[in-house]
Amino acid sequence: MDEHTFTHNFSNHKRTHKTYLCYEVEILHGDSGIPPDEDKGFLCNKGTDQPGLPCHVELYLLGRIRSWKLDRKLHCRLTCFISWTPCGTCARELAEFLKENSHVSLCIFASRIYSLNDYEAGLRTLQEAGAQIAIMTFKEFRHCWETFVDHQGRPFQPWDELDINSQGLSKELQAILQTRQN
DNA sequence: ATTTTCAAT
Repeated sequence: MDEHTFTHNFSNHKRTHKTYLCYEVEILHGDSGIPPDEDKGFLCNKGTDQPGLPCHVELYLLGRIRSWKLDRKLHCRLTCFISWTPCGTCARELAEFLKENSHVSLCIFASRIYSLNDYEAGLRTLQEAGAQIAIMTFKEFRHCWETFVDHQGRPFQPWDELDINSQGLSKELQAILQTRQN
């Protein structure tokens, strides 16, 4: 991923019309069976500006995971860094996947909270399915920069308000996740 | 082209 794509899409004070997702796969014990170049990578949604039906990035991620044909006997830990939290529909899709694939655990760090429609219930459903959901902090932004960005040796430069935005969004997410479902 | 959260206007 180039520097501008990362900075533009992951800055936590912007509202972009694209969603990027960086992922890392870790197989605990044994040979993964994952092609070596697919243990980490990034994806982007397909919007209405591209041919074909639009598709949220989470569905591409599920497609990619399924293509790996993971060994159900081995535990797989998947960590995602995503510029927007999943929408309600995608959150339920991910939750369903986790229920059907108990050998996969999912940890999501999001830059911003996508807050349209039934996003709150969706995030709670995803959490109840076992996913860890948190807001990206400086540590995660720097990790993504170092891991996924073609940074040409340049260190991660935080933008203004990174920390304060992250803290505010974390409180907001905590409030959502701690609300009891009815 | 602008703005309006995985675009919509």
